[in-house]
Amino acid sequence: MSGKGAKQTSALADTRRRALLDAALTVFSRYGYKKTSMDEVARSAQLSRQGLYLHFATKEELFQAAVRNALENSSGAAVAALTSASLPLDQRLVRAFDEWLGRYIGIMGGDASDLIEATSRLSGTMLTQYEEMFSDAVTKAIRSSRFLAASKSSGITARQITNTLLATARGLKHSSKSREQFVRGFAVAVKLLCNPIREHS
Amino acid sequence: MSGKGAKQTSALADTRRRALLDAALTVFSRYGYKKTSMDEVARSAQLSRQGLYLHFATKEELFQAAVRNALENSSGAAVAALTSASLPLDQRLVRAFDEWLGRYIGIMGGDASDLIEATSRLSGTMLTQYEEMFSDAVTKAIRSSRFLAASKSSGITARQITNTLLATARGLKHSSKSREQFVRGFAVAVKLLCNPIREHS
DNA sequence: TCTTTACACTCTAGGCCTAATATGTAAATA
DNA sequence: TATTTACATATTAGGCCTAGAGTGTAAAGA
Repeated sequence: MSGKGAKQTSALADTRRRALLDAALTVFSRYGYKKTSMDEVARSAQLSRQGLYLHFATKEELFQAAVRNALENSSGAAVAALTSASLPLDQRLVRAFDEWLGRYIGIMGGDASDLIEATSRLSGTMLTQYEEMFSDAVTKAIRSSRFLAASKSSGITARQITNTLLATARGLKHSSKSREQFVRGFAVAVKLLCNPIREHS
Repeated sequence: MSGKGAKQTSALADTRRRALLDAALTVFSRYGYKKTSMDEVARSAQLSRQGLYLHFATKEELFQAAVRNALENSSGAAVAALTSASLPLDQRLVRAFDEWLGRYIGIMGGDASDLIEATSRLSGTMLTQYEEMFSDAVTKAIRSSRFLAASKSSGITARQITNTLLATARGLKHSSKSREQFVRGFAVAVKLLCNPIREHS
């Protein structure tokens, strides 16, 4: 049983569900919550409107599931990137933040406030929870590397480094027009922060 | 002659003008451009509405002058902080970014889009020009210090460091609830970036 | 001369209504 | 069983109008 509800879900249905949620997220991101119609989402997913209602009883439920799906995808890919031990820390960090934030650059239409309002109303603390999960994973990755040792003399904690990276990534997300630009900018930031390692190794 | 127009302006009138512009900026920031009335600005500056019209012919002119005044104050204080040679680079950077961005934390009301629209419509490229000026000053300050030498082996330019600092500051501005929190967070960021100096000095 | 009071003009805010669109449900179909 | 067509309800968009507030100008006062 791969689903999470009481309803039996096949692997195929699960795949379809994810495709619907991905399509929904795209449409919601582009037009905002209110201006997005179920019909638009259905069309975008090659489906009739009522076929969509078979999967999600209400628009609110669809939105909530789409947000959860996106957060699950992002945080999953980000944590996976962070814990792939074969790569050096700086590359893992760049990939993780790209999955967490970079992938959402340039897909959002003008009405950001509507999306924010809907998210905070319908998804409650979900966003915060995933943020903390991601934040913890980054902190852990930093602690597990030799990176921290170099900064220890300055009295800077791994958590502080994480917060700085988060702030930099958020700032870059706003000023970057493309995902590639974001990655390039963040790679520079990580390189700067990782200098102590290389200098001491 | 301290003014910039053809009209003769005394030092006193200039001081008054600045007080008006400061008051205007506060009101505009809190309520946005459209929702702000000339009456509100005048009251906030202890003045009648028509007294205000003697100084600024239209609301648009007032807004433009207020934005210019704010940018002038911020960039002036920031550049002054950057070039006060007595302090180490990290402290100068923290003060400069605090003047440039930190001072505007928490003074803005909910309608940011209105302010952004008005600024880009009425102030044209003014904001970009001051941003470049500040950016250049930061880059210059970094170049003039021993900071860059430590990073030279990594192939990172002073301009890239500046961009990283700018991104971090913008991200912190969004996530910080108070100016003090912003300064603390940015101090950590600068400390991290300045580690190479201390390690090598 | 600088500031305030008084006045015409403009514009936005809100109520109301209609048309249209969107949501959610039930029956029909492959 | 999974999907589509048909339908009732709810919500929103736009037009129109009035009331009120806001802008900019001209005359009066300190």
